[in-house]
Amino acid sequence: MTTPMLTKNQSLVFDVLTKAEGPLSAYTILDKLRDHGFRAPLQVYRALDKLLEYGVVHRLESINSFVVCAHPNEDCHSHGLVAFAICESCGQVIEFHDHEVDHRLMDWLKSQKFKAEKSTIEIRGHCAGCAA
Amino acid sequence: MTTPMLTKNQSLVFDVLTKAEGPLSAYTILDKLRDHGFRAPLQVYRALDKLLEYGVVHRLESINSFVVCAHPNEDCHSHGLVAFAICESCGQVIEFHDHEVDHRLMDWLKSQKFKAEKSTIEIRGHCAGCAA
DNA sequence: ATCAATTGCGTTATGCTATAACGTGTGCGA
DNA sequence: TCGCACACGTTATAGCATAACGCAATTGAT
Ligand SMILES: [Zn+2]
Ligand SMILES: [Zn+2]
Ligand SMILES: [Zn+2]
Ligand SMILES: [Zn+2]
Repeated sequence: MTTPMLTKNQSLVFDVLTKAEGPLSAYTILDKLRDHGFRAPLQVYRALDKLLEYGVVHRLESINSFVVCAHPNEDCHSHGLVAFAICESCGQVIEFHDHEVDHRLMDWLKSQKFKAEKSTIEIRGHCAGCAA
Repeated sequence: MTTPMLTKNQSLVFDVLTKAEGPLSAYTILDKLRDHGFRAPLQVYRALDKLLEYGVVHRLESINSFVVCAHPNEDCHSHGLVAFAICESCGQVIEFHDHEVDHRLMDWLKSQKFKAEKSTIEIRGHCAGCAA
């Protein structure tokens, strides 16, 4: 998907996520944007919905948070799965792609005649810096 | 982990999940157990915490629901990842394990010196019966 | 130019998910 | 008997997400 021009609200949300060191919840984003006129959760969720649709933001299901895509210019997202390693100490997220994992999972799903549409692969633990 | 005797509340929650055709939310479980004296969400969540700890129930992060383990007697859970295919039409869940996916992911995490603790692999889409 | 459809936006209210904090009772070993 | 661990019950609160309404700007066909 090619990303169209972002609206004002979408840009504000995207900028907040881009400047953040790690994933943010919708309500945290809301708080950071109150000075810019945001008043209600829906303003954030509507912007996030579009950013997710454009593929420039990912949702982390296991922590109810959102993070900017780390590889926005690769075309992996159009045909491959995305995986995340999430540090429970510092909150840092590493996004990665692995075609072998993709194909293995897809083969299994195909064998079950299961038609995949969305995927979630999230590993929680401790990053190199925090594992010490 | 060997599963100790379940308490009354744990048994009630486990039975509800076992009889269910698919995953249930904590509040749905609560409603199904009001006739048995359940009054508050914590009664459900506390039982679920233990059942998750014992490995007889899994949490599906992407739909905020819980499901009984489909392979309670295999030892895969102690060393391997668990994956789920979730049908968005009928709600049915297929639980599966794949050592190749496990190892591939674990190798990648190891290369990043990331210490994994919990994993979530969930594919949403449509099952063979519903894809038609 | 005008009308209809689409899209984004703002607001209020509501619903769903999960946990904090407090107190009670029971069993069990020191 | 005392202390501790654990399960349980209750009330209150926190955190996450959407429904439903109305308005304004844009677009595109007639
Ligand atoms: Zn990405
Ligand atoms: Zn870390
Ligand atoms: Zn299982
Ligand atoms: Zn189905």
